[in-house]
Amino acid sequence: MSQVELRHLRTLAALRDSGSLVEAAERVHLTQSALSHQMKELETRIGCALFVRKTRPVRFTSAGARLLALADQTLPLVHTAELDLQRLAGGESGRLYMAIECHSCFEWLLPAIDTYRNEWADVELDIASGFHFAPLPALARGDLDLVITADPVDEPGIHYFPLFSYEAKLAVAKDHALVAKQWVEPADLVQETIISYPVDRDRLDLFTSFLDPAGVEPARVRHAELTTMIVQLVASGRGVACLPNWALYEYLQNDYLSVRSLGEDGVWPTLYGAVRADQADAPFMSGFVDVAKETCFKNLKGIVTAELEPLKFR
Amino acid sequence: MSQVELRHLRTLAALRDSGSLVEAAERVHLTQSALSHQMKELETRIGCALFVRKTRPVRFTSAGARLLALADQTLPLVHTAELDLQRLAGGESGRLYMAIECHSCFEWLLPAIDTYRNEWADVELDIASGFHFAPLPALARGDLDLVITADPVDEPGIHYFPLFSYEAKLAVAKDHALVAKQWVEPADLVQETIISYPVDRDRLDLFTSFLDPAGVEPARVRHAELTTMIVQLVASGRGVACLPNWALYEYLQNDYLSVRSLGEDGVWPTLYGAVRADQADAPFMSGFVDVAKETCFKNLKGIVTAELEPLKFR
DNA sequence: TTTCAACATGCAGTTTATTCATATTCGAAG
DNA sequence: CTTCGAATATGAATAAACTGCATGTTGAAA
Repeated sequence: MSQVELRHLRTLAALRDSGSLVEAAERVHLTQSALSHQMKELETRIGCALFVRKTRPVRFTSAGARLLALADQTLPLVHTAELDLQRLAGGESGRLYMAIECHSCFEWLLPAIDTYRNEWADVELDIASGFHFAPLPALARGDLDLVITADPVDEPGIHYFPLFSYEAKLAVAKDHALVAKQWVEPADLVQETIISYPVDRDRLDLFTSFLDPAGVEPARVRHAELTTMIVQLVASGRGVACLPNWALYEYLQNDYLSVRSLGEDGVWPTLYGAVRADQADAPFMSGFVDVAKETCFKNLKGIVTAELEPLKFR
Repeated sequence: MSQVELRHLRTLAALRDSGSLVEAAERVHLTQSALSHQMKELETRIGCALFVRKTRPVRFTSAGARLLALADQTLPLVHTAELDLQRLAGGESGRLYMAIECHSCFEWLLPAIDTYRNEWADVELDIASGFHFAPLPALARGDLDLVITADPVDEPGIHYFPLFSYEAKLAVAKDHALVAKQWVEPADLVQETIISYPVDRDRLDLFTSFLDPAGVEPARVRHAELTTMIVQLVASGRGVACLPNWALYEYLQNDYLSVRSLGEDGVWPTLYGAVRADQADAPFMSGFVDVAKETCFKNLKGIVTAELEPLKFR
């Protein structure tokens, strides 16, 4: 049924270009004998002659001409596909579907993507903006290729690139009572309304790294989607919020609100880029991590810290 | 270098359609093991994974998706090409480049081609109208596929289909002296001007079958391209011409000129369709011969004779 | 007729594809 | 945590194919 192979098409094309089996054999790096066998076998398979050998150059029959037309259609397609595969295999290209667990990350992610696109034009980029699914399983499954997260989970097959550390600070209104204190303690928040992104509380540093360990439960938790909205609520005294120091930088410059560290030493989460282990070494992937780090240090100079250890699980 | 084969593309397509190697194996009529080996080998060849097996359905990597795109581009092309080849091999289709040695043949050839086209739409038809080359070598070489000729030449690899016999008659003006005779003898033309198509005289029946055997040379030979032009010249008394009886039929009906036989028995050439021996049995070829004969007997009823022996050389 | 180049062919060695039998892996269910 | 089943991987054996070599055949030109 299926009988024609790419090898046959290549031979026929070479035969047309050269005019004789002998020369065509050189082009495809085979012997004249091989091509003779090959063509004869194909002719018996399809049941008719492909070309007349007694002429110089050889003359193609209708069937031969039809196959040459096929060759002209398909061989270039196959060739470019193979070139694409080389780039794909060499890691110069690939798919980079990413998701971020941290809302405020858009601030540095979008400029980072911009510069990355210039260097890696062939990479198919996309951001999954929905927060409605668990990113890490999706990463392992292959729906995603990169997840920006502050909560590395020890899962085989997942590799974490540390990006930077920042301080998660408590934002309060300028006239808030806590402004009087050097730093905030868990107990200070018992009477407070916490304003946060609308995500599970075990993905919020304020709870996982500060309140929960101390067994403290705040009076109330309110949600807001956008960072500016949260900041507005905080500034107007409707509650307090825990946000990355870099996300608050601009508002502090404008003297819009005040911030305090969580505890004496502060809470310092680290952001990681999580990728599948088999893609960790792909240049287009590590290339993105490099661009991301660089962009952050340029934009958030002095606010985030770069001295990071590669993540190791026990 | 060249690594991807059609078989790989077929497997990948089946894999996408089915979702698992087991099911894909059924579709391509191989075992699961075979596909496993096949895919693994391709993956090592191109240097990267093609799909993730741990999911259901399987998930394709960028490289796999790229090859699927290639499959979607090429496999349909290959399939239709193979269908075309089947028709070509079955003789239901083919190329039919023809040439005619006899000018007046257009009269019945064009209607014949018309009806043929309806029955054999896929056949690539063309008429080489130039008389500037020798048709029979071109036929043997493959430049042509069918030559209408009255002079069969014993050449190996060429097959002749007899079409019909007709009488080559001498056309003269109505007031010409020869009208008085029952038939014309070679000597009658010594003083005459012969009007003929502008071709070699050994391809003109008047010379080869009538004058040359008798050693008679006419006073003058004039050329004209078109049959109507020749008829006009003859009618106005500028000379005489030898033409097929069917080509003169219309003019005789209108009493435009007179005709006489060449010799007592007349000259009766036979028209043949010459084809390459390997195509003689192809249905699309013998189909054309049938249509041609049929058309002639319908259009030239009673003027040409159909009782023909298949041509045999000694 | 000879000669040369191109093509065909028989055979042998090698590679490749496929299958069978079996092992491993993964996920789900107990 | 173990078991079970489905899917995939693997190893070895076999069959098929592709290819190259040596040689035969053919056609066209000298």
